Amino acid sequence: MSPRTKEQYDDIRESKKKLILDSALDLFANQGFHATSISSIAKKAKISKGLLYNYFESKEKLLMEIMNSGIQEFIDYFDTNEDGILSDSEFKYFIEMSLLTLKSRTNYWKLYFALALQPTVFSILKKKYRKLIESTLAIMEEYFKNKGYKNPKMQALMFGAFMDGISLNYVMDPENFQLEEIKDYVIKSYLNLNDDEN
Amino acid sequence: MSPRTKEQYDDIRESKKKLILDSALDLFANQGFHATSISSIAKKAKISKGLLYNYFESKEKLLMEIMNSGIQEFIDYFDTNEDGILSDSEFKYFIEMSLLTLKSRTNYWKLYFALALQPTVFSILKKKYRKLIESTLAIMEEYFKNKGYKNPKMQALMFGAFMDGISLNYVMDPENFQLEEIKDYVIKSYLNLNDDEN
Amino acid sequence: MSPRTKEQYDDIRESKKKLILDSALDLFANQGFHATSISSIAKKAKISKGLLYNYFESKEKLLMEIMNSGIQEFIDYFDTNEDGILSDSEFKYFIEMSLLTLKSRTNYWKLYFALALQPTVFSILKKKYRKLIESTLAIMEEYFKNKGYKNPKMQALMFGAFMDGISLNYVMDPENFQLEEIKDYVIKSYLNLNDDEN
Amino acid sequence: MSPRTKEQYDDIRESKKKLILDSALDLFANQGFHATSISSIAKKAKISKGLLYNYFESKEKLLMEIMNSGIQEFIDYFDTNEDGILSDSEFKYFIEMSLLTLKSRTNYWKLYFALALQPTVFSILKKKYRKLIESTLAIMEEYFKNKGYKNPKMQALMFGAFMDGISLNYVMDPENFQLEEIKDYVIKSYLNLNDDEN
DNA sequence: AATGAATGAGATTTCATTCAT
DNA sequence: GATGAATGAAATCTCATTCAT
Repeated sequence: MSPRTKEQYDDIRESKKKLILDSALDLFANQGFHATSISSIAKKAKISKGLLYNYFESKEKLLMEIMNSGIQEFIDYFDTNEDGILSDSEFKYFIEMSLLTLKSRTNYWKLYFALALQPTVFSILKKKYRKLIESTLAIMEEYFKNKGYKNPKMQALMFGAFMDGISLNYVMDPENFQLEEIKDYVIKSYLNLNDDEN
Repeated sequence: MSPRTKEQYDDIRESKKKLILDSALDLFANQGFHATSISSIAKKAKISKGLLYNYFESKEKLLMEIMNSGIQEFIDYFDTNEDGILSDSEFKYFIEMSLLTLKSRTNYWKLYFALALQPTVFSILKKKYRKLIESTLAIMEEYFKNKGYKNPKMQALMFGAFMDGISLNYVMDPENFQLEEIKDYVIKSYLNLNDDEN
Repeated sequence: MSPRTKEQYDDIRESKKKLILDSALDLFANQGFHATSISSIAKKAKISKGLLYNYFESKEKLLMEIMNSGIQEFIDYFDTNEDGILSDSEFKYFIEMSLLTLKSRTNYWKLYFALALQPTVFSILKKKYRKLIESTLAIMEEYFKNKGYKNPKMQALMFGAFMDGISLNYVMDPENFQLEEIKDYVIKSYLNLNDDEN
Repeated sequence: MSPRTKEQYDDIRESKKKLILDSALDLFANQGFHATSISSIAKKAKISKGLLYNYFESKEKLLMEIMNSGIQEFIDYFDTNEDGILSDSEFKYFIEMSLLTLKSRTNYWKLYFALALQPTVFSILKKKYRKLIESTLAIMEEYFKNKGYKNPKMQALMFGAFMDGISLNYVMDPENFQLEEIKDYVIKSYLNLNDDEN
């Protein structure tokens, strides 16, 4: 057989890297970053400890890559509204996508909340998230303002808190927290309010 | 000279124990349980490492005492509604006290959320909290039912999620999250509802 | 470069493990289990403390492996008499081998006696040894019975005590306790009894 | 009430000291010297740790006092034969007393054997014991010589080993090792010898 | 004489990281 | 690219001893 091409090698590298990222995310999310050892990640990914360091230069860097790739995915989802103005259907889409990503990337969000609670660990990531959160809040504020709310800033803040609370409850016990039903509840609560339940 | 009396020893023990519990809570809450070393707790409490083990038999037991004393305090606050029926003013009182304890015991709640996200650590505490959460949810459900909501169970769940979200946002950044204003918003949202809309 | 083969790794592990076992046995036997630190074992084996835990999960498990491998060796030696009947030459062989193993595995027997004196530590090992001791005593009893002794059970017990006493004296001071001479004495005492006299 | 007299104080001191010695002996014998903590001794003696240091300046010194008082008792028992010549009845008495002290001071002998196996700990005590052992062996040798044995030195050594073996077996499992019967066996073996054989 | 809080040295153990192969 | 033996720093925990009262 002929030796592998550059592309094949890259494919292997890429898929192995993903394997490590996924293994680490699962463990970090469910046991905590500090309680997860490099050994256990390597074991879960069925590779040697040494190889892991071939892909990530430290445990912290590994965490950073996990978090960065996660936030990027999130940004990509919501990148559509670059004008900063939210229509009702875009607002609905935002809610739907938020709850969808919660379901498809539960471990990521679990880890996100755990890290967000620990300033020491989080400080490095904070900048990136803060920007995202602030811009999201601003868009929401604008949305509520256009809807005629008296205090759109507070309204946006509380909407954010509400979504966070739902997210938190979901990641803490995904089995017993029915997202479908909740999605309907949230959309109904926010979109049909002034229509009098349509 | 004669030795200290039993009372004197009890006083020493009690105050030193509290000192350790407070130091540990602060560090656990802000750095995470696993990221906090016994050394750092001892340093913060200005005692030797050895002495800590005179008061707590292990780091885990220390954590358990912190969490147990915290939950007890919470239970004591809300023990008033033993009939299980909430009047409007009691509901208001519940909201007020919840946000008050959030302010006075921020570190405790910060630690609570961090632990709740890690099944491995939390499993031991889970039983106690589950009971509390379930009974609170049941009372809320009854309250919303009496208010004439169509889906009181969902309403209670969402109220819980909302309060969790507020709590989470507050403990993550107490300085920039104005609880007073939020308290008014929450009370208004829930208690004036039937005036404006269902 | 390619990694070592499985065989190479196995070789490394086996020889390093033996090195640690030997170092530990020497120290445990001569200073006592509790008085021997992991540090001193590592130093003697010229490895780091950490590596020791790559081979044995705890100090206690290390002790167990030492004791288990020792008893296995002993069982292997005396496994020949599975029919449970001892001829004179087999009895002689038993004595010879007992004293031989005493010489070749002095530290093991030293440690054995020290542990046997401490119920707390010994309890885990007890089961294995008890079985061995009881079956040996039973074979001896049968042997003495066939020799026509009035109280073969007591005779076997006393023979056992005698051998223990010799072993104890030898391990306590191997230099000044001449096993060769003693071997002749024991064999003569037990095997020539009814030939020479009475 | 009048203050206690000097004698009363001395009595109290003496009995408390004995209490500590007994507690320590029990623990040292059954768990080992290093595995026994000062705390556990104090707890067993129902005194405070501090008070223990009022009586013994260190854990090692406490051990020394235990061993010294034990050996003294032993010397006192066998002090009768100062001429160095043993009659048959004195030899019999020696056996009887040895087994008696084994029964009444089991823990002491248990500890003695455990220590004797550990040169590091034993070296300090060794001198005293060596003298006793050597003089006893010499007397025995003389006894066997007078009895007409060809190799009285070896005979004495083997008698010593035999007694050690019995002692060892007894202290390891006092319940299941019937000293009375054994005493008869030993006395019969050694004192009736010249009737039957040799 | 008596207490037990307090210390500090040292024990066992863990684990991120390196390195020879 | 891949292995896992090896290290060393730091973590948790223990305990003989001291000391203020």
